[in-house]
Amino acid sequence: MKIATWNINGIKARAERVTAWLAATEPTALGMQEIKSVESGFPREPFEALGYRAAVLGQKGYNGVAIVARGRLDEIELGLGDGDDDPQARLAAATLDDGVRFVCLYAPNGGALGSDAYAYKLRWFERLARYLERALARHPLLCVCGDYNVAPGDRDVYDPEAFRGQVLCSDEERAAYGRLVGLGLVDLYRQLHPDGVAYTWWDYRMLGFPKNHGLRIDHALGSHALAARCRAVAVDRNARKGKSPSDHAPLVVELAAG
DNA sequence: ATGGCAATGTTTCATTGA
Repeated sequence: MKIATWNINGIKARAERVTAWLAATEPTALGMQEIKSVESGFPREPFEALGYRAAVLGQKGYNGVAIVARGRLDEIELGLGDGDDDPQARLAAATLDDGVRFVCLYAPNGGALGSDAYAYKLRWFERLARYLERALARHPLLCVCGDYNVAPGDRDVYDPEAFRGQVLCSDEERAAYGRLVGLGLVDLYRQLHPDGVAYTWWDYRMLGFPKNHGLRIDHALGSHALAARCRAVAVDRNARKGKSPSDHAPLVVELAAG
């Protein structure tokens, strides 16, 4: 089974491109980030026409996540559910076929170091860590996918010296990401490609994509039991090409049957 | 072929992204 994650940068602008990609790729599930729409604005029909149902946590204009899946889409959970009255829509989870628990997340960008947005980002990662502790205890086959807005290592950055200490690459952000891994999660791409370079985001400006000036900030983490089933992980760079792409490319995970 | 910001709402500019 294939599971994918993709920051689509606006469902209104990207619905046609995303549904065409689904029809061609046929994953069991896709987690989308930055739908930038309220739930009622999510175009369910073109997804349903392809056999996908949707779980949507929307927000007007910003953020917003959705999971679309064929087969099971059960035990839907929207938000971190920790009692915080955070209005930002950044996480959805559901149980898929084979009992795979799928978490779709959009971590905060963080703005500039030292800003309120940066403090919020670090707090959000701590809340996420507590959420994932609970999820790991309940779901042996956990797959946590999304836009983490952290490049974990220098090999995940096209110009490590230029980005050193900057947002997405700072020591604090990398430590926050490392604490998630420390809970018992495996970076599924890195597991299979220890020295690989597979960026998931390229700046729209300054010929970012043609020059491959990218960052690996979208990740698929898995519990150890899920990681043992992982057969392939790849970035679909073709989805970044052509007319009006998202600035992110999808990450596709292939799992062996249970 | 992969091309020099883009999406959305607050809308003819501001905000946010990374």
